[in-house]
Amino acid sequence: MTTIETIADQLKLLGDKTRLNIISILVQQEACVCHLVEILQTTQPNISQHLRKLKDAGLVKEDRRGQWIYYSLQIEDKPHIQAVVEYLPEAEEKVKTILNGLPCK
Amino acid sequence: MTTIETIADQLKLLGDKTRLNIISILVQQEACVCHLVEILQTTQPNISQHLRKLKDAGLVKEDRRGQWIYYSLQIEDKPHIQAVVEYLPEAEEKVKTILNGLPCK
DNA sequence: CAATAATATAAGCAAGTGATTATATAATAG
DNA sequence: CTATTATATAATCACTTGCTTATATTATTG
Repeated sequence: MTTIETIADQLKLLGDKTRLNIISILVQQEACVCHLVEILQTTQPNISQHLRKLKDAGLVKEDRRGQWIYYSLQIEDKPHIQAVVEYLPEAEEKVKTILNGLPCK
Repeated sequence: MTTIETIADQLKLLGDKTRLNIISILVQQEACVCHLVEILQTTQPNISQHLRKLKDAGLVKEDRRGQWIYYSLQIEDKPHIQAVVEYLPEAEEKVKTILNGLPCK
């Protein structure tokens, strides 16, 4: 069973613009830290720390591929999160452009 | 249009156990402050202040009836909030018992 | 091995948050 | 008008949060 308190804790994670942006990007496709830094125009540690919170809560999973760690959503078992995600505005074109470019440098 | 930032701000409001509990109660039926204090076992100013935040964000509306102010949800125009609400665990029996009792003292 | 790139972790700090206590306002009852 | 009940507001405080800067770790390349 999922308690109100657990749900509140997960929603609290979505209640931050940086994390919600990360999620709106990961809805489209997986991405690694350097991509997210580019798209969201912030620092690498900032993104890393937000990703850690999302990972600790089980909302994202990571997949290391050599030097890069790709993050993706893991919300199949979280209907109240899925419900929110459905109504997020689409992440912009910029996302695809950057994501389709070469890994980072 | 609703921006990611606006949605994040609304989700932030749901990301607190007291407020999410309030919402889960108001899904069932309207309630006044004294009811919520009873059900959630906290202080009157605490409930009042959470209700104010919810009201400022347009998530609840108030309806004064004499001495009492009844609060109810106002989320018809907020699909991402509705989506969350659908997946909240039902508020307990206790709620109905107290809500069906006489107004507060 | 050394240099570089991607990511993680740690420390510090300013700003925000949730709760409590005390007080004010508003409506009703007598 | 006075007392009481319901609610709101204000002040305070411990705690949390998001971001930055600095440093560590891990993998790749030559």
